[in-house]
Amino acid sequence: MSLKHALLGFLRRKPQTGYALKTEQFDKSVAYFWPADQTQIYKTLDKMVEDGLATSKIEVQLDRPNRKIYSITAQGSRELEQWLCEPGKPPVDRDPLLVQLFFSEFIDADDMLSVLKSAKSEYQAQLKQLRSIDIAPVAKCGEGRELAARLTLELGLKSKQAYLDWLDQAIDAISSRQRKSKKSGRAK
Amino acid sequence: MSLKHALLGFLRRKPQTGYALKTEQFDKSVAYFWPADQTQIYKTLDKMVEDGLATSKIEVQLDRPNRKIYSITAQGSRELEQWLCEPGKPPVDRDPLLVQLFFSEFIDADDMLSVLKSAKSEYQAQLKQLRSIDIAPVAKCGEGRELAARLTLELGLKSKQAYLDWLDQAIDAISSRQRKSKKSGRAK
DNA sequence: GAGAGCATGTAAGAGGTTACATGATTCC
DNA sequence: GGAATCATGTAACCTCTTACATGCTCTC
Repeated sequence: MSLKHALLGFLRRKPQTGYALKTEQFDKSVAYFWPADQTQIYKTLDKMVEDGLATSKIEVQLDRPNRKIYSITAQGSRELEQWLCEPGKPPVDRDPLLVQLFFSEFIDADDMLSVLKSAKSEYQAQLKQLRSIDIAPVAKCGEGRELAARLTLELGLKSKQAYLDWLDQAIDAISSRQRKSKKSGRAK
Repeated sequence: MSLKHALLGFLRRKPQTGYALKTEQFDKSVAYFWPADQTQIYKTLDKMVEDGLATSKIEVQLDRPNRKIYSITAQGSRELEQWLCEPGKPPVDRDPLLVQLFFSEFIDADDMLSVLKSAKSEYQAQLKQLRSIDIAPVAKCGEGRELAARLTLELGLKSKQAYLDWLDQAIDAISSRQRKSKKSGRAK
């Protein structure tokens, strides 16, 4: 239930609407490690009010749709702080590409290679996008909040890079094996 | 829908029961990148039969519970092969630890550090377990199937290692910042 | 006698995604 | 005139997890 806690975190910084949480907070800062759907944000906020972790106040606007401003409650703050201190299990991440590779015996090496290459360009694009995020390097970070944000980015960079390195290794291994089998088999 | 495709892959290798798929296949080979729940395996197999991707035959056993042996159909094979060739988007992986770090401004640095250290020992344990898996290194792999299995393992090793490196970086950065602020602030 | 192995299943829920709806205003 | 912004929501669906049930056999 980390969406709930991320919402609590943002609300702890300042009271906001669901819309602002989506467009100004999630999409602009944590999207690369915790993307959040609009529908789900609204649903979760509702539930949080129900559970006493937040309150909402309707602000009437004349030229625009009314909005609900959510604030964190004392109980919400306690819940957040407690969760932040809780150690947890690493998430499992299921990667369809690995399933494809694992069963690549059933397709041509060329087909597998092109799937891997397509993944490579995807990851390259994602890495590029992460690199374009502008946060000072770890050594030059100001307050703790900036350092924390930088460190989360740092993991993104490292893990995309590791994935790309691996893709190269896989592409190499499969294409060199393919060359060998072409030589030993009858010429095609 | 990779569970479906993983099941098709295993059934393509040989007809099997749901129980065997769970205990002999998933738990023993792909668990570290695609763990699968027993309940979900049975449900998915049902659906696959409904969709014409597999068939099941009941084998009556006297001293043990009867079993259903699933086989892949021609349509299932086509579906598998087609999926294997399809490029896909990298999965999003949501990591609660990053959310905790991102909002660590609301807790003591010591608490954050102990969460990170606990994650470190978790990842170390997982890495150790991956290292204990016995598949020949890439250069010495025999058939394509073995190479593919090795490569999936290779990614596991690399990404756990990258995560551990990052954890060290984060622990360093936060504890050195903490030392600094202790010096500049009043002694505690 | 207790527990593990074999083998299949039901029921309920958590978390996330997709598609769609509303209705005013502002910008090109 | 058409698209984007603001702002909230409903309904249906998919994937995965948790808890529980059954009942026989074999081993300690």
